[in-house]
Amino acid sequence: MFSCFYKEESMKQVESFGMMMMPQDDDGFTTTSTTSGLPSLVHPHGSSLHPCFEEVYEEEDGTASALRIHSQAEKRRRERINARLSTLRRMIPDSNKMDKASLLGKVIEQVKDLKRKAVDIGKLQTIPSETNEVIVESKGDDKPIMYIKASICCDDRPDLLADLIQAFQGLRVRAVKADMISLGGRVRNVFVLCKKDSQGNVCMNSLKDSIKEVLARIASSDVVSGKRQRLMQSQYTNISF
Amino acid sequence: MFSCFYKEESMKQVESFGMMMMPQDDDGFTTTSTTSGLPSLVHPHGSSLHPCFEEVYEEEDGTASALRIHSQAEKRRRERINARLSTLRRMIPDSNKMDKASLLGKVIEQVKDLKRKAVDIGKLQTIPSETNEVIVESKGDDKPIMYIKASICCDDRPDLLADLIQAFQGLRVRAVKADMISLGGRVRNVFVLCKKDSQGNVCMNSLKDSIKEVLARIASSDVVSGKRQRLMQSQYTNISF
DNA sequence: CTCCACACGTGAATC
DNA sequence: TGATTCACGTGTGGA
Repeated sequence: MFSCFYKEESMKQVESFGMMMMPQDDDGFTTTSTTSGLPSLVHPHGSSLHPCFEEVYEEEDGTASALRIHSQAEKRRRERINARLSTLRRMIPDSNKMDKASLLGKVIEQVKDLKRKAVDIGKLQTIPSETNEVIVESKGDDKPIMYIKASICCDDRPDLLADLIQAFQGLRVRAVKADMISLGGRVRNVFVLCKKDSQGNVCMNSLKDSIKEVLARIASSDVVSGKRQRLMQSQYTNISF
Repeated sequence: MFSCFYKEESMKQVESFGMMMMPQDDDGFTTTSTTSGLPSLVHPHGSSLHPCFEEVYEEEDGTASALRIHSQAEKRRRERINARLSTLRRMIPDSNKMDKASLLGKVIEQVKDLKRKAVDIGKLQTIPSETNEVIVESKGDDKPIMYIKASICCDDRPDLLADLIQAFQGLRVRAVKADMISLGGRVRNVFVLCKKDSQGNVCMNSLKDSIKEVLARIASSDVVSGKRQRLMQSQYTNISF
């Protein structure tokens, strides 16, 4: 049945060395091998040793030594995997009483869910980034009604929206849709603009360029700069818009 | 060394049954046991059978049968776990050549990352939910300047912001900060309001109740309802605010 | 008793 | 070659 026994106690320090080599996400709890820390197969009767142990204990031949090292290494590998499994189990709610396969199934679900949420949000370009960005693109260039998608990402400030509104008025465009999110002092505003008066026959590209230029100036404008006009403030920043 | 051999071919249908019982995220690729589909230990010399097979093949005693069933079950368990592992490997970039422990490490990293992003966003209550919500809470009740945090989550519509602005004006509060995000036709707006004129000595709680009432009406107001006033439209919805 | 999930030691393969 | 990874069959303890 068993081809080899070896003295388990002689490798304790090797075991702990193996634990110390594990990456940072380890934890002492490595699925606690069955009942005691030692395999019950090897030590079925307390501390008494199997008859064939004496020979191995005194001096083991090459084959026995190789097998011993091999089974040690395999034990370390199992512990490495089970430690990760335990870490995952701690991250998944209500997974304490699950078997390994079910746990991994939950992990798959979780990752899929979170990934889907992340792309849903990322698709809308809604998270403010750390760098200032101005993106202007138009849709339906050949249609009678033309829309321009203008996105600005910059530091948040109280009168940013007032500046934007003033800019749009000056450019004679109106926002038919506005998505905004501020996060950690940064803000990203995405507007869908269309021309205010249909009679004007301004070139689309030059209008886009104008928008881009004005938005870029707003994005990089400094709060301490006293140059900005505050004409709109009395009317709009009463309500901070 | 080995305690039992059994005829591998006799369990093929049980194998495929085990595969069919797996959940929906399975795939034919179950880590492709080493080289061939059969363990090379059992079939070391092509199709020749181990000498002890004949007895088992004719009729197996209870112990041999139990062992056979047990090892089959264990094989199914391994396949179940490995199938999930393969699914995870497909979800993690550049994990084709990783061993199981490293793969699980990457999964842990991935889940941590995605979770952190999710709470970063969720902390700001920025994702619109599917149910209408109006939350009104005040901070610093004992300070001279009082702020009210008002949150509204409802279906998006073009003149929602105009309605909100009108409501704030009617309540004589102004928004000192506004976070907004629209996602899939739903919108969540979070405002920090403060009282417009410092001379008014309105009771804070009644003001909060008023805000809550007005916001709730706006959140539940129907677009087809002709009751809403459009007084602000000419002034503000020129720019769609 | 059976069933199930786990840890174990081992043979083989890969590097 | 030694080190490491994997699948396998088995022993065992808990429902």
